[in-house]
Amino acid sequence: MTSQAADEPETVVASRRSKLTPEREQEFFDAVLDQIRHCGYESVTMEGIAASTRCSKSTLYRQWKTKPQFVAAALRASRRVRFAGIDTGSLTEDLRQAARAAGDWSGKDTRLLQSLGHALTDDRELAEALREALVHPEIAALQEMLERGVARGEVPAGHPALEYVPAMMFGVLRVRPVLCGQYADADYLAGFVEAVVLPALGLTRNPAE
Amino acid sequence: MTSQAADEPETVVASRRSKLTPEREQEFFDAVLDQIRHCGYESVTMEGIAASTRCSKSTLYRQWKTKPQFVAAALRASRRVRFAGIDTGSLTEDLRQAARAAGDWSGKDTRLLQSLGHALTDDRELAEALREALVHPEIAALQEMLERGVARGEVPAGHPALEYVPAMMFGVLRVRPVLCGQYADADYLAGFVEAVVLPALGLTRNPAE
DNA sequence: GTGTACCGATACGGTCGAGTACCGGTACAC
DNA sequence: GTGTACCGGTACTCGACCGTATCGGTACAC
Repeated sequence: MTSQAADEPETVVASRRSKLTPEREQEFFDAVLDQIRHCGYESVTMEGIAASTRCSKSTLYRQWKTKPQFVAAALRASRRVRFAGIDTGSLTEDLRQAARAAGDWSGKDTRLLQSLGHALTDDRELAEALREALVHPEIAALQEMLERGVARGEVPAGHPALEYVPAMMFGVLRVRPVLCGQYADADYLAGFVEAVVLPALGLTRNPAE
Repeated sequence: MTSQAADEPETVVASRRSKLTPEREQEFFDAVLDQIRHCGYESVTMEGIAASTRCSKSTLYRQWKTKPQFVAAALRASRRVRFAGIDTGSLTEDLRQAARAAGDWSGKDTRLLQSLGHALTDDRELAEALREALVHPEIAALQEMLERGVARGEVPAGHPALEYVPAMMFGVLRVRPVLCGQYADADYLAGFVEAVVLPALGLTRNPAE
């Protein structure tokens, strides 16, 4: 559980247990996530990561016990909420900006999600790390956005479409590659928000036209 | 390309090149798709398939050159349009029935799609077979359904939400496991159609209430 | 200088699975 | 009966990759 990078109480400021700097560690993480995106989880090898980062397999295994634990650590370290800062004061505009933001990283994260596909059901810890790193934070940010809109009275509380907004946003993002072989971009998502999400929430000025 | 099962002109009616009956072949296909659903594409082995169907590896390799070609053949053979027969005369009702139907096989097919995740980008032929078998037929059926609705005047032609209907139906189906760890069922999808799809298409009687 | 603790490199053991080769058995044609 | 062509079983080769062990080099503490 608390395997690495935990700030232990007896460590002095200028001394590290591992000689790997945090930046170096991040290089490993970036490398493994990149390779997963390109070749899939199963095709990624510890040897390949070591080679591409010019470290040695021993170094990797000294820090992390196994491959899934290593990948899980990489996922946790890459945790970032993509549209956390969006708060324009209008739900409509928030959703539009969220679509733009999502379109920008959809290529990277959707691919990661896709490539980890089966590993989700395979390794418990990995699945949890993935959800914690990529899924929950975004869902939570989106839900806060919606709640603010409800609080401002833009959408009635308990509106039936509310609970489906996260699912459809991420759903559309995620199936696009399967449907037409290309990742959803910002324009596509923006169009989706205009044509579906806003109308479903009753947020359009001219509902018919 | 034209590797097997092509009806060659010189074959007589009552004679088969392979002694495997079509039923036997289908057993192989069912077995491999089942195993993929349970353990993922990479974890499925030709040896495992041979064992579980009580045939021999040689038999499999006599019919199909490689593992991905075998899986692709299985996908093509399992091609079936799930909601082809839906045509109630009302788009609203068609979509409701489609949701029910989709909920019923979502467990099986979504799982298959998920488990094949990476193989999509890995093997060209496999990706094509998957799209041909599971994706395109359903999309086409859904689009015909929509076109009938447009022809009947239930939805104006060129309605902006039209093009997103397939993506959101399959998208919601597909992300549900990632979001909450369980597959979407018929009830969930039915609720989605009521709360989002119909309103977005302007098909609700009481838009506000 | 000496000890310690980590890094990088390499080599190794062990497992697993794809695909091949070979063998005996058998159904069917003639 | 004889030939042919396929089936099932098994043994095998070959490569990939996980994870371990070992060794030399080096930065740093004291």
